[in-house]
Amino acid sequence: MKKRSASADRICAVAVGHFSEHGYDGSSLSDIAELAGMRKASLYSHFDSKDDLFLAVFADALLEEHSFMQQCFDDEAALQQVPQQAGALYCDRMAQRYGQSPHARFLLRTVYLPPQVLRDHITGAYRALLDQLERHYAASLVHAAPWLTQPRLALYVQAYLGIIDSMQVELIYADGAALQQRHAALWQILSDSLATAAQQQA
Amino acid sequence: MKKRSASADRICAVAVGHFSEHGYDGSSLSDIAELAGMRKASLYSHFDSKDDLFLAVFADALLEEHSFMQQCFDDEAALQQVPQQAGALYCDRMAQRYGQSPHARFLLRTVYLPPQVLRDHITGAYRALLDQLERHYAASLVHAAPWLTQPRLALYVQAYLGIIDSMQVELIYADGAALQQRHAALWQILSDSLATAAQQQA
Amino acid sequence: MKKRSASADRICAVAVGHFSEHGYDGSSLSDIAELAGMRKASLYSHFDSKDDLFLAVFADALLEEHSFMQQCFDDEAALQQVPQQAGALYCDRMAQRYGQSPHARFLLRTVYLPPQVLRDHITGAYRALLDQLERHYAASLVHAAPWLTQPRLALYVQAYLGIIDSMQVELIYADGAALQQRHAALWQILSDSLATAAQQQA
Amino acid sequence: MKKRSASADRICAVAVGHFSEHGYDGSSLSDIAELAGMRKASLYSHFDSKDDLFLAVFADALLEEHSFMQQCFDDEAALQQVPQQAGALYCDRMAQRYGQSPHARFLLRTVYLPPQVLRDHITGAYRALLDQLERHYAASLVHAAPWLTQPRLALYVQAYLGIIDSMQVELIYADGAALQQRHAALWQILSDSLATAAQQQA
DNA sequence: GATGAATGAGTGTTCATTCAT
DNA sequence: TATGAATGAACACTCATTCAT
Repeated sequence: MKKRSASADRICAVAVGHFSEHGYDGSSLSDIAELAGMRKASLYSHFDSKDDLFLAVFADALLEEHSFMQQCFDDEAALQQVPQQAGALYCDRMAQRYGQSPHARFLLRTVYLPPQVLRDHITGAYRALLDQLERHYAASLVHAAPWLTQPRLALYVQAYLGIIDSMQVELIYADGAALQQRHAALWQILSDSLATAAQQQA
Repeated sequence: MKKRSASADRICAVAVGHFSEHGYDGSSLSDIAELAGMRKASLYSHFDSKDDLFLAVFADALLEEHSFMQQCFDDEAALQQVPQQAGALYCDRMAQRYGQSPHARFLLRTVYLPPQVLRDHITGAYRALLDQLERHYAASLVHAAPWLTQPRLALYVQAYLGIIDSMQVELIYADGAALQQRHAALWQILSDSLATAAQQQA
Repeated sequence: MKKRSASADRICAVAVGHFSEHGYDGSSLSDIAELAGMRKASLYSHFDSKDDLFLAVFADALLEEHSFMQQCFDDEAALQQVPQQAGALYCDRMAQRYGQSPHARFLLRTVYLPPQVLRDHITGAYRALLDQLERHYAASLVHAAPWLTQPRLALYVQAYLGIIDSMQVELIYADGAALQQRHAALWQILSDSLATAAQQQA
Repeated sequence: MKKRSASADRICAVAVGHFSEHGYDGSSLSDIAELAGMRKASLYSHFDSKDDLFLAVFADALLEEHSFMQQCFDDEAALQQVPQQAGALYCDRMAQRYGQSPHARFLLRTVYLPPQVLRDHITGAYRALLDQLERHYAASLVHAAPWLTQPRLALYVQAYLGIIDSMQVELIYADGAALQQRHAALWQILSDSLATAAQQQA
C-alpha cells in the first residue's frame, strides 16, 4: 500500500464527488483540478491520465466498501441470534452511510454505468465485492438458522442480494426518498418467509 | 402527437442504442449520424439540438414503457385470481423484454444516471411512471386480496416496487446473468409473506 | 485522383512551406491554419489528422517530382547525342527549380529527417523515386553510349546519383550558395571520365 | 574549456543520440532525462535550457569532427604520394565512422535541418568546418600534384567537397546502404579526371 | 546535485452548432 | 432534406521551466 501525497489525496477526494455526479465522460480534469485548488497540468504530477485517476478513485471506493462490509458482518457476528437479523446490520448502515460517503455514491453510479473503456475492469472488481457479500450473508444466516436446507439457504441469499440491490437503486435514483418504506417492506417479507420456514422446520 | 419523418425515426432508432450504451456525455452526434447513414449536420434538419434528440428518445422510451405496463396489467386483469400472481405478468415480461427492447435499456440507464442538465425533467417523468406502476399493482392486489388491511397493502406495494427495482438492476448491471434466481427468490419470499397474511386473515 | 476542395488546396499550399521550414515536429496546426486563413479546427474538415495532412503534402511533392523528372528525360530524349549530356537536363533544371518549388524543398528535407512515425512510408516512397531516376539515367546513357560495358555503365549510374545527391545537399544546406561551382566541378569530372572511356573504346 | 561533471557528460552522451534520431523539436527533455537516469528537473542543474544542452552537444560534435578531420589529413600527409589518394583517408574513414559515432550522425542531421532558432549559429559553425576541409584537401592535392593549374585545382576542390556531401547524404538517408558503390563510382570518376589532367600535363 | 510539485503555454483533436448552398 | 465547411469552446495531454526542499 503506497502512501499517496497530500495533493494526490485531495485530488481523489474531490474527484470522487465530481465523478459520481457527472460520470466519467461528463467530468473534466479542469474542473477537478480547480476543485483541488490547482491547475489542470498539475494533476499529471500525481496521476498518469484521466483513466489512472478514475481507477485510483475506484480502487479507493472498492476498498472502503470491502472494509465497511467486513466491519458490519464482524459486528453482527457478536450480536445476532435470530435468522431475521442476519445481514440486517449491513443493510441498515448502508442506507445511512450513502448520504455521507461519496465513495459509496461513486461506486454505485460507476458500476451501473461504467465508462466504456474501463467496463471490464470495473465489472470484474465489483463482481468480487458481490461475491464477498454473498459469502458474508450466507455465513451469517447459516449460523443463525443452521436447520435451513441448502436450497432454501440459496434462496434467501438471492433474496438478500436482491434487497440490497433494491435499496441501492433507491439511494441512487431518489437519494433515498422512499428508502425507509422500501427497506421496511422488503425486510418484512423476508422475515415473514423466514418465520414460515422456521415454523415448518419445528 | 406530431408525425415524425422517416429519417427522424431512423435517427431515434439508432440513437436509443447509442445513448444507452455510452450515456449522454459519452455519445457524439457524429457517431449517431453515421449509424443513421447521414452527416452530422443533417441531424439538425430533424432535431434542434443534442438535448432535443435525447429528450425525443426519452419520450419514446417512456411512452413505450407506459404502454407495455398498461398491456401487462390489462392482460393480467383477465386472468389473475390469487394474490401471489398480482403483478407477476409485468415482472415476468419485463425480464424477457429488456434484452430485446433498446428503449427499456435506455430508460433504465438514463434514469439512474441522467445528464446533469436534464436531470429534473427525467426524474419527474420517471416518477410518474413509477406512480402508475404503483397504482396498477395496488389495484391488482386489492382485487385479488380484498381482505388485506391498508397498512399491509401499502407494505406489499412497496415490496413489489422494490422487487421490480432489484430486477432492473440485475438487468442493467449484469445483463440478466443472475436474473432468474433473483426473480424466483424475491417472488418466493413475497409469496410466502402473502400466504402468511392470507392464513392469518382466514 | 480525387479532386481536393479549394480550401484543402490552400492548406496544402501553405503547409508545404511551413513543414519544409520547421519540420514535422516543429510545425503546429495552429500556424498552418492561420496561414491558410482559417481556424485550427477547420483543418479537420479537410484532413483527418496532422499525419494525414503531412502525407497529403508528401504525396503532392512526390508526384510533382516524378512528373518533373519524367519531363526532363522526355525532353532530353529529343535532343541528347553525346554521353556527357545524359542526365544533364534534369541536373540543370533541378537547381533552378529548387528555389521556386516549395515541394522540392519539402521533399528533400522530409526525406533526410522524416518524422519518426512516418519514416518507413516516406523512406519507401522516396526509394522508388530514386529507382526511377536510376532507370531514366541508365536509359539515357545507354542510348548515348551503347558501347559502354555493363560494369562501366553501372559505375556511371552510381556517380550520377551521387552528383544529384550532392547538389541537393548544397541546395538544402546553403540555399545553393556554392551550387554552380559544385555542379560544374562534378559534371566536369564525370565528363572527363566519360571521355576517357570513349577514347579507350575507340 | 571548462570541465563538465560526470552527470553532465552522461546527459550529453544520451542527448546526442536522442537529438540525432528525433531532431530538436521531436526530442523532449523528459525522455533525455530518463535515458540519463535522472528526472527532468535535474537537467537544469547542469544546463540552463534545452537550447543550452543542444548547443553543448553541437559543440562536442563539431570539436570531434574537427579533430577527426585533422587526424585524417595528418595521417595522410605521412603517406600519400599520388593525386588520386589526396583526401582519400578522410573519405574512407568517414564512412566507417558514421555508424559508430553518434556525434557524426547528430552533426549531419542538425546541419541539414537545424532548429529554426539556432539556425544561424549552426550554419555558421558548420561553414567553418567545411572551409577547414577545403583547406585540408587543397593542401593535400597541391602537395601531390603541384603541377595543377589554379583553375583546375579549384575544380577538384569543389568536386571533392561534392563527393563528401554525396557520401554524407547516403549515410544519413539510407544508413549507408549504397555507400560503397557510390563511393567507388565517384572516386573513380575523380581519379579518371585526375589521370587525364596528369596526362595532359606530361 | 537532485527531485517532487507546480504551472503557463501550447499540442493535436473532438464537440455541438451554424450557415450557405 | 441534406451537406460541406467553418468555428468557438472544450478536451486530455505534453512541454520547458521554476522553485522549495
